[in-house]
Amino acid sequence: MTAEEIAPLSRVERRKAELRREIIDAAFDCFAEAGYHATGIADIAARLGIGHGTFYRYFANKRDIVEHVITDLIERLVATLTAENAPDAPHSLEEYRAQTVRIGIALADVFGEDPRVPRMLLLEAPGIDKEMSQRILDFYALATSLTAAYVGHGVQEGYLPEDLDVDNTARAINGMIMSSVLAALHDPGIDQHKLRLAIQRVMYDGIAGRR
Amino acid sequence: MTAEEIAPLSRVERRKAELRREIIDAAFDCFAEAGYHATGIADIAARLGIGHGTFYRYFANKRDIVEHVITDLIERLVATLTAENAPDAPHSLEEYRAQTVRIGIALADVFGEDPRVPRMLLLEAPGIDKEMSQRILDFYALATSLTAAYVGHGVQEGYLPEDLDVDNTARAINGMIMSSVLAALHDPGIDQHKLRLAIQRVMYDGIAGRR
Amino acid sequence: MTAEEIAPLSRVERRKAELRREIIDAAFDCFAEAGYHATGIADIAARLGIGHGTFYRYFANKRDIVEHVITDLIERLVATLTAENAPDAPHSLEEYRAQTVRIGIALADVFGEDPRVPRMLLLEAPGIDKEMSQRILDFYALATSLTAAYVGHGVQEGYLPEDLDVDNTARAINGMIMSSVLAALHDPGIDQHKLRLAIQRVMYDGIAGRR
Amino acid sequence: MTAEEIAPLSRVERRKAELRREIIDAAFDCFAEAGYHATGIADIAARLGIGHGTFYRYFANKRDIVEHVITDLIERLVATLTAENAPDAPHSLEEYRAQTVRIGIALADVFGEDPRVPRMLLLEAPGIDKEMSQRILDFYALATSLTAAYVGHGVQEGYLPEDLDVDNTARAINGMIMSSVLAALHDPGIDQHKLRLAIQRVMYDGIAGRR
DNA sequence: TATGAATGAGAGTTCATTCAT
DNA sequence: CATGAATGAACTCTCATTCAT
Repeated sequence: MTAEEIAPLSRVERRKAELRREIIDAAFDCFAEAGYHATGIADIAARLGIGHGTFYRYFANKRDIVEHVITDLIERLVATLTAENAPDAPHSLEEYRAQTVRIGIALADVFGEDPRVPRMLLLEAPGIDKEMSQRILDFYALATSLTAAYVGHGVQEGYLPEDLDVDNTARAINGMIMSSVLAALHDPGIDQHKLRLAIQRVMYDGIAGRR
Repeated sequence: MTAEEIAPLSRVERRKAELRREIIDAAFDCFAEAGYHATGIADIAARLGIGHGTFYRYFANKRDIVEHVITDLIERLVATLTAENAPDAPHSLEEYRAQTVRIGIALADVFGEDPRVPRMLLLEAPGIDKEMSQRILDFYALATSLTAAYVGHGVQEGYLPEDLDVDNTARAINGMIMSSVLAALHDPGIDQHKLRLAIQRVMYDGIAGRR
Repeated sequence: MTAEEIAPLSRVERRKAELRREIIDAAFDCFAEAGYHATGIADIAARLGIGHGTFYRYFANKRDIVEHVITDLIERLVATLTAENAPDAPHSLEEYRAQTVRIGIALADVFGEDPRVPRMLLLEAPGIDKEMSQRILDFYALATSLTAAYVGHGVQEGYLPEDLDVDNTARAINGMIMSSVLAALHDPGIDQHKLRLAIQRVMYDGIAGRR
Repeated sequence: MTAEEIAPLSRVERRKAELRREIIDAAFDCFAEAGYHATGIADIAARLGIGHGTFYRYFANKRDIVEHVITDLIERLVATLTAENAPDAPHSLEEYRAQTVRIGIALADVFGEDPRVPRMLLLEAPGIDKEMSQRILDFYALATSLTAAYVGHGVQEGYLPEDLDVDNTARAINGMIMSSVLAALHDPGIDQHKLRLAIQRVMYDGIAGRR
């Protein structure tokens, strides 16, 4: 744990880490655009202009790279969901509402900026193999627990009903978000703002409430 | 629409239709259990004890059979969603609510009885290729329009607010249902009843409402 | 065990068995001529004018075919060594000598007729991998035990000294035979008859014996 | 043959020669243990802790190194066979016998001390390629001529029969030695002394002689 | 001089599809 | 009409060799 260990990487090491990063990105591009099974290692290498043997210096095999692509995606998403949005920050329903709006916008940014992200995660990844589909289901579960932390906090603080079914309510909320993501995939021109408003309304008033 | 077309099928024709049916079912079994790409035509044929050359007398190629498997699934689901649940049946919020409960139970039956159905539709199919993932997105859109018909009817009848964003609210509702299906895939032992109650509560009261 | 089970193979079955045989032979040709590692599955298939995918309908992989090639060779050799030469046939040193001459000639036939046989067995096979080299060593051991049966019989019958080290003498005899095989590989024009006479002389008189 | 050529090597040159030697030894280790084809250049380099690019500064390619490994082995064996055992030394059958015993023991030392030596020479090398298998056969022939020199000397001195087939007798003798080497490879615990005695007995008395 | 990153020829293997029987 | 033998395109992965640093 000396300073040396944190010393800046050598030029060669930097180049290696950089290429590794580029391969992950190129693989993501290929998988998201053509699909995992339709993509050959040669396609990934060609996109970078490197020999396909080089690929195997950085990743053990095709399964390995997609693992990294997905891990990368999930980490970015989880970072987005948790960054500057601690579950225990809000202390009133209004603050809570404001936070859910912020999170919704952040999510829409991640998913909406590059539609290949949700395409990869929701459409492509689960069909790769049993293990990967389990990983995606686990990711759903993780998202549920993140959302449940927010909901649970609201119950503890008293601005959400104490008899609320925290976990399942979290599932319902996440389902609405996922639905909006899929809607955007199906119809990229959809009005995301209206979509978000509708979800907020169901969340806070129910379909029959207000007015 | 001549008399001939409705004429009873000959014994041979019946046998052919029957085998066609069996091949679709066997293919569904294989695809749902092992995955589309991991399943070979030989696997499907072997499951039926027929030669794999025979397969090609009934379906043009591997892509063709999965097309039929999915079409079949979607038709069954749409039938469940529409059967005895006309959007214009309910005339009060109470009747509407009762109907959503009925539909929810029916859906849970279809999806819950055989987890391979949602597995195939939500996890396996979208990763097959671009065209198929589009079909699945189209199916989501269709489900949205079905739900939107119910919601829209409620608005017209007056028991739902007239300023409700019908389509997006439908998307939110469907998202909650999808989420419950995925939750069941991740954790088969989950309490479906509690899940349904939580969704109903969000739907009708919002997360902060009632008590 | 009815007559039916022994019933002649159908035309298709015969053709399959025949092709299987041809693949083994072609593989033997390739391996013996070019070497195991220098031979590709495509080479074997090309030699038969079949698609290389066809190869895999008959053998699991490259290792599998060489296994069969070697098994085949060894079986043929063992058959030669044991056919019409029961170890307990001779009852005097003269009969015994006559029998060793017969066996020697038979061996020379098998090995000499097609030099690819010893080339495959002695030069090519041991270098394939550890398992195969063990198989070849096991074959040497088997040959030792076959020869030892002859020598042991001679001791029991009394025409060989009772204090003879049966196993090691058998090893010595086999070594001389192997040496003559290698000599023929190195110099195909070598006088096999003279070679056999010299071995017989060492066997029965020692290098210093008889005049 | 100028003074310069015999001049002591510089420190750098000595280091180079040393590393060259180490590479040969490491290659021998790898080839003998894992087999020629299963060994990569990287394995050899790794064993020495050098970069595998460095290998190519000392040897032209993979084939080149194995060539040197084998040359090295053969030279060591020939040195053993000829050292202090001039074919013209013995002048009676007893002296001759004593010498063959000495040579046998020396050979057993070389082969027995490190079983990788015979493994490399007899099992691994011939399967590398045509040229190498020819080299091994040539080595057998060389060994034959070495042994034949002894036998021939015995004939000339008169203590071996004048009508002895010198070359083929030499082949027979070498075959018995090779057999004992293979026996030790198959069964490392074998009693080498008994084996040597049995070979001596066949050599000098024949299988039927003495007692 | 030593290094190891990059390379791509080439190998084994799979499997959807065809078609003669 | 049913069959499964035959096929070869296509893919993943290895590793000897080169060469810029």
